[in-house]
Amino acid sequence: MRLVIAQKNNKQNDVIEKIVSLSKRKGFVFQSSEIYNGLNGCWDYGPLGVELLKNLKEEWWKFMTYREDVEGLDAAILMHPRVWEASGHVENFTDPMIDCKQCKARFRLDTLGEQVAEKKKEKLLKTLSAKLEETDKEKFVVLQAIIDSEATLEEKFEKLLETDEIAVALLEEMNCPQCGTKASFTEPKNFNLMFKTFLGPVEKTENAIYLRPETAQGIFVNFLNVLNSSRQKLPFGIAQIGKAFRNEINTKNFLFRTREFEQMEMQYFVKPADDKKHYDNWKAARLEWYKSLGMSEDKLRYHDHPADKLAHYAKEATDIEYLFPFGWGEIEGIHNRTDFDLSRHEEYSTKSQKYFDEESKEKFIPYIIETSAGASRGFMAFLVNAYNEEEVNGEQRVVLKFHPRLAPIKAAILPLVKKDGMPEVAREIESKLRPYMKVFYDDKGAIGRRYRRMDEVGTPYCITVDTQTLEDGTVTVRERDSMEQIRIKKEDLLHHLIEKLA
RNA sequence: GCGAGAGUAGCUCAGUGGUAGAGCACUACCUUGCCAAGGUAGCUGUCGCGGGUUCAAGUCCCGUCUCUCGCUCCA
Repeated sequence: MRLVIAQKNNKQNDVIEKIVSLSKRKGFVFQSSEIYNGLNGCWDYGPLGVELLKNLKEEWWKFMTYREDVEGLDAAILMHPRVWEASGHVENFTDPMIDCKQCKARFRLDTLGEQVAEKKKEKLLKTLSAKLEETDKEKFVVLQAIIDSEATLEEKFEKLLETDEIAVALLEEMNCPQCGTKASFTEPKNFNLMFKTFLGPVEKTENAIYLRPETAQGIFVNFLNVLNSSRQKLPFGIAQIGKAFRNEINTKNFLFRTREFEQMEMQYFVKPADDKKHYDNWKAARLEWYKSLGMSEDKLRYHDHPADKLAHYAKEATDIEYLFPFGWGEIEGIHNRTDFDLSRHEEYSTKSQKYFDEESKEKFIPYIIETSAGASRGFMAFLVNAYNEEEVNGEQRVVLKFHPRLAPIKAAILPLVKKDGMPEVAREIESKLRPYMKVFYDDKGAIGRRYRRMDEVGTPYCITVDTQTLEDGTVTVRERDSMEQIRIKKEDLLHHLIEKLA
C-alpha cells in the first residue's frame, strides 16, 4: 500500500517536473536570479509566460469590469502603516512559534495551552509562581497579576504564553506535548508574514512600512473616492490586479506558494440585507469563469469554510479549488467580509465610511463580498490543465491545450518548404496578421516538426502555405487539438482567426 | 526552522579516484512537399559554490547555497 502511494506521488511529481522543465525550455517561467543560484520562492515569467499571464489578467479584467456596476482601480503597493493595524494584519499575521529540540516538532505558542490538561496547568502555575518568587520578583508580580485576574484557566495560560518575559520561564517548566521531554523548547521565534521596508532612505524604526500582503485594503481605503467620483450606487464593485507579498515560512509547489504573487480582486459593496444574494451570485459566476476558459469541470470544486474555521473578518467563505498533481489547491476565495473592513477603517482613520441610501433614507456601512483570485495560481492551474501527452501514429506528442484566448501565440505561419516563393507569401500573411495578434513565423525544418513545436507551446492555429497557395491563393489552417486542416482563402484569414479568438 | 533526497551542456540524464560523456534541443548547409524523416558540419561545461584528503577529486570528507519531498506554516 505504502509503495503504491509512493509510486503515485512520484508520478504526480513527474508531471510538475515536466511542466517546470517545459516552462524553462520554452520560456514560460524561469527561476528568479537563476545565475546567482536562484531566490527561494520567486519566479520570473519568460516571453511566453508573460503572454499567458497577460491574457489571463485581461480575460479577468474584461469579465469583471466591462460591466456597469464595477469600476477599476490600481492602488499603490505601499500604504500607510495604520492600514495594516486596521485590517488586523499587524495583530494576526504574526505567529510566535517554538520547536522541541528533542523531537523537532513545531508548535504555535498561542495554541500550546490547548494541548495541556487542566490539572497540569494548575500545577505548572504553582511551580512557576514558587520559582519566580525566589528568583525574579519583577516577573513574579506580572505572573501573579495574571493568575489573580478574572479569567478561565485556559485564558490565563494563553495570556502567560503571550507575555514575552513570562513565556520563556513557563516553557522551561513544560513538557513537549509530542515527546514529553521537559524544558526542550527553543526560544519563541516571531514569524511576521508581512514584508517590512523603510519609507525614505533613512532606516529608522518609525519609517518602517509594509509591502501589502493583499490588494484588498487598497480598495477599501478608496471606497469613498471611487463612490464619489464614479456616480455609482450600491450595489457596485471595485476591481484591482496587483502584486502582493507574504513572507511565507516555506514556499512550495512551483508557482503555488510564492513570496511575491499577483492577485486579481474585486470587492463588491452591498446593502447588508442583500449579502447572501450577492455572495451566491459571485460564487457561481466565478466558477463559471474558469470553466468558460477551458478548465476541466471535474478538476474544479468549492471548498466551503465551516463556520468555526472562518477568518476574523468573514461571515461566509468558500474557496474555488483546482486539482493539481499534488492535490486540491485554492485558486480563488469568495468571502462575505461583512462591514468589518470599512468599520475598522472608520475607527482607525476616524473618517466616516457610511453610505447614504436615497431610497430608504438610511445611513449605513456597506457589506463587502470579496472575490480574490490568485493570478499566479490561476496561471499554474491553466498551465497544468492544458498539459497533455498523447500518442499520434505511435509517436508521443506533448500539447498544451490552452483556450485560444489564453494561448501565448495565436497562430504560426509556416511555408511548407523553404523555396518556390512560399516563404515570401508566408511573410506577407504574417505581416497582415501581426498587428492584430501574437503570431510566429517559422520556415526551419520539416513541417511535422514545426507543428509539434507549436503544439508544445499551445499555439491553437497553424497556417501553412503550400503549392496550392501559389496556384489559387488558399492556405491550410490546422487546428491544434484535432490536428485537422481546413483550406481557406488567405484574404479571409484575419476574419477567420478573429472570429475564433472572440 | 527541522528531517530526507538532489544539483554534471539549453532540457533529460550517464559517469563508483586516473583524458568531461550520451540523447534530445539549438545554428548552418544539403535533402525534404502535411504531422517530432535523413545526412554533414558546428555551438554548448569553473561537474552549484568554498575548503580539505590525495601524485590525482565530478567521484571521498567538511562547510555553504539552491531545488524537491515530508513536518511546520498558509489570519
